[in-house]
Amino acid sequence: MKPMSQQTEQAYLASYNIKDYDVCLTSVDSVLFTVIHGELYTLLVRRANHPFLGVWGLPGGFIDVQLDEDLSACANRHLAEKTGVTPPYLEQVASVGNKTRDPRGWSTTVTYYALMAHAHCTTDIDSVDDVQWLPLQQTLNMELAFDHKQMIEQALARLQQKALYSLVPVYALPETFTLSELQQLHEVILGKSIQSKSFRRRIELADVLEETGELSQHKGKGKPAALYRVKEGAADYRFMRNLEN
Amino acid sequence: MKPMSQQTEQAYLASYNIKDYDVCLTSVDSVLFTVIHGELYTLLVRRANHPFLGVWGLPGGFIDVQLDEDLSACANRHLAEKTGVTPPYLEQVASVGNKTRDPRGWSTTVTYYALMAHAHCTTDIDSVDDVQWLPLQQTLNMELAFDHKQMIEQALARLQQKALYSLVPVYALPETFTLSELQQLHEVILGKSIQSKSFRRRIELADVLEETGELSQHKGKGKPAALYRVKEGAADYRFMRNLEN
DNA sequence: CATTAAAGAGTCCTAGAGACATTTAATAAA
DNA sequence: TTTATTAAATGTCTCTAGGACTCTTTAATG
Repeated sequence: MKPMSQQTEQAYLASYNIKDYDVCLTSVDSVLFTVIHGELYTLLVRRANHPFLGVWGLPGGFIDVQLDEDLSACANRHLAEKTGVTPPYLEQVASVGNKTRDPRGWSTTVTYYALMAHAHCTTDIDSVDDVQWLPLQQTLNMELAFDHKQMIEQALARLQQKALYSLVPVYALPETFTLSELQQLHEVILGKSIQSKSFRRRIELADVLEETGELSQHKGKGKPAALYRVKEGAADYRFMRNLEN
Repeated sequence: MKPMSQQTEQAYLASYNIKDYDVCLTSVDSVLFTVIHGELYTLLVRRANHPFLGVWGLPGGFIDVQLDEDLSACANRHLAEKTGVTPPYLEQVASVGNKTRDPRGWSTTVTYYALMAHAHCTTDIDSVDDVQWLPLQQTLNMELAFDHKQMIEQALARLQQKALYSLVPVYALPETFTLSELQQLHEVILGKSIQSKSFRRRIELADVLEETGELSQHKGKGKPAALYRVKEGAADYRFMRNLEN
């Protein structure tokens, strides 16, 4: 074989075979968040294969070089397999790759986090026993496959940042929701309370929500709340100031 | 071969061979920024191999499963090969992976950006002709290998965000520098001018720089500027408010 | 009809950025 | 020696938007 630099590109590509090289494993894993009864939940999957057979871990897996067009498509494919739907918000968090995270060898995983309304997929999940919504705090105290716990923590940290300067968390709510529900969600994500006046002020300024005109189905005392839905561009809106840390 | 779920994990791992699977290419590429005469430069490398033989691209390459401990080590290895030093700041930007970006097949690359003082490596680079510092604006108008131009744009966008709410850009300066130099650098990154009073106020509040006691070697008119160096933790400091966009 | 609870608006305070003027310390020209 | 010039560094006022707290509105409940 001639040195590469003297081959034509065509000849090089024709003779190129990835299996001549020591390559590493590459996978995509997602942390899917939702809110159920005012608490954050993540979707976990019980592993059906070695390694970590039977252990709970994140939905995800290897890239299928036939099926997957790109990384986000790979994330969505694995999520749709487990939930039956494609979540309305998906964002790449980071990639982790090293020698030791997978016993099979050098492995890289690209982590995404996704948000969706719980109602959208509840029926698909209740019928199987290897996919489960678990409260975030509980997942952080379980033993999880690989380094998936760190990945959840990383995704949560990212979501917390977003909750300070954006309305991205809104994608964890159903299509229509009240401002109080949205504020509660931010509070749960941040683990602290927020001044509701401040919260409403900045939402009004941002102009990324619109009133549906409907009122919430109030099942208690108190004034019924107005229902809102997100406008286009809510995911991209960024406040100039963070909420206080 | 028995179904995996009935094997022991040991047996599974013993029989596992990555070459039985269709895997994808995985590489790490870095956008190394520095500032020369008040302008942003990036380090480019002329490719010695197919594909894109002879075309300029980012320093980086495949993960070496023997040499590299993890992704950042891989980034640093490739950067050190080209510059002779390990840059003082390295941050992961994002990963891009799809079917089409590499003619050899499904390929994923993890992008980092790095900052360093130009002075630290200038001698190593001037002696070779396949590694070069180029003005950022020029690199954005060149044809580059793969999707490296988009990766530079992504890295720049990240650096611009950092310039709005952190002092990370300081790592592109030499060990000691003046506040005016730092402000100029932020202005070049953001492509707009900054109120120097605002800039200095927030730096004082942040408390991440310390005066060296020295004065800059003023070679013109004007009051000589005090020299500063970064304290520990400068990379992590985050202002509550962004500079105006 | 009074009570209660939640939604949501009003108001003042404050931190910190923007704008712009002023002072300081050096060099160069008169 | 004095005076202009230039860049660094500071003073100070304004303005924006979040924090804290109060007050009002609205509907369910007894």
